[in-house]
Amino acid sequence: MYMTETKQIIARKSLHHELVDRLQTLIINAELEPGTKVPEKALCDQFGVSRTPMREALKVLASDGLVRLEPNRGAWVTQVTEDEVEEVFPVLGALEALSGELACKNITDAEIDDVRALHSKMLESYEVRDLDAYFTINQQIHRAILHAARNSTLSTSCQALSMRMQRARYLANMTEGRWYDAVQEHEKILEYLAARDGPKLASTLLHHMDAKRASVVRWLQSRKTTDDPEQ
Amino acid sequence: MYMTETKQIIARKSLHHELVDRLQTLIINAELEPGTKVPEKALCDQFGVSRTPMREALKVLASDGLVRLEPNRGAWVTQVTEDEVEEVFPVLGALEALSGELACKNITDAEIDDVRALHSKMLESYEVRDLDAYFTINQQIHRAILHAARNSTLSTSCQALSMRMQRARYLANMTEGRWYDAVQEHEKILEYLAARDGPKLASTLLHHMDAKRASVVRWLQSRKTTDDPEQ
DNA sequence: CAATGTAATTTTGAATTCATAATTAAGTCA
DNA sequence: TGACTTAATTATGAATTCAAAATTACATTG
Repeated sequence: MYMTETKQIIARKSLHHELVDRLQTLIINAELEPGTKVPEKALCDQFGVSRTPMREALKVLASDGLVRLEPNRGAWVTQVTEDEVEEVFPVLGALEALSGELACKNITDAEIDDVRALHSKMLESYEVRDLDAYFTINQQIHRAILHAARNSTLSTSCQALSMRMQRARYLANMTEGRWYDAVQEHEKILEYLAARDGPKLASTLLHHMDAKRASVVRWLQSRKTTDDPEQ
Repeated sequence: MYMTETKQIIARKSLHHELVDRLQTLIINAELEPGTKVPEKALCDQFGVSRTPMREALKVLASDGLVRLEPNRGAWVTQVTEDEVEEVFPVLGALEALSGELACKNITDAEIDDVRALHSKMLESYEVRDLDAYFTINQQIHRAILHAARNSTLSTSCQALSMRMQRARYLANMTEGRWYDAVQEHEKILEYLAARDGPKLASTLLHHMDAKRASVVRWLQSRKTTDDPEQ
């Protein structure tokens, strides 16, 4: 009856875990706006759950830095501030650099082909300026490298930090120039990965992250001067 | 009535946050044994709280990897396995290396003096073979460097991972030889920090972590063959 | 007596309830 | 009117309750 495999799939995660995922998505897609209060009751209604699992989820998100809990005042969606960006990207850079080194040691030929395929798809998205698709595939590439590093602790840490930056990265519509540079960097990433050149891949990824940092910071600064400073 | 100041002190963080701290301590000190079930009810009784905040705390600890939640089966204290150690220390190494580089850029002369003082105290603990004190001061030094790095994201990440390794590190009673080497490494750490030589401090910290990793792994392996393999 | 099935008990996950703190609205008085 | 109180409302934190799942204890059968 082919039950052996389904067992794993059927065992659904608990409600609070499901909620953590859903809320993460809402926050990343900025459907819950940064700086605003998390509407606990409304979300409970929306998902049809009671406050208990919702509050459990909020506590987990708070420890991940996606929301901030103020005693007796509820949960607030954290802002992506310039200071935070300047903090998180260097850490992410160090971790991605490590992932590059480890990936070069452990990646299989088949996995390199997978990344190559993703890279081609990403180039296509770039050609037609489909930012949405570009971001998605970009993420898949980084995740594939992370997977090849064979270190789940590293993966978890990276993805938690990525998550915090993602909304900023997504919102920070890349300029034409930055986008071109990013594509060039990815060419090198693929090249060094295929050559299994750990040190060069590491330093390329480090530089890649630093360029992303600078790009996001520039966007935040332009926004600061342009936008009305409410909130 | 001098209430103004006590207010702050009395006004403790929320219950679940307090519980996260308490449970972390219990787990690090192995008062909650690795591999065993977290006795939810007993802990609620012990701390005089209901299950709600206790369960919130357990969810946070689970996302930090200190406990594992099994749906409908409760929370279990995670084991420090050899695989996990081989995973976590490289990540910790990369992060500490970064903290060293950043610390060299930002540390003040006064802070270097503080580290120097801690270092002396640590040497005294080593002379009299007071492992308990040695570990405590050792941690304070690493924390001081982290603080000098001026990156709270980095601090949080480092400390979360450190926490997971700490019980292993503490239990892994160092051999005389390893202890001597560790002290030598710390001499270098102080030297490069005082000289504000980022790259050298980074690579020393990286090596320091790798040596710790090897030491803990050796202990886990010896334990595996010595101990009865129950659980 | 081992193996399987069934009932009793305990534990878990989540909803509900309740006391308290914070916010908003209404009222008071200069 | 406008600042300051005070009352009403709402939201939060945590205890309690309740249904469902898992575990244990027990019984039955081969």
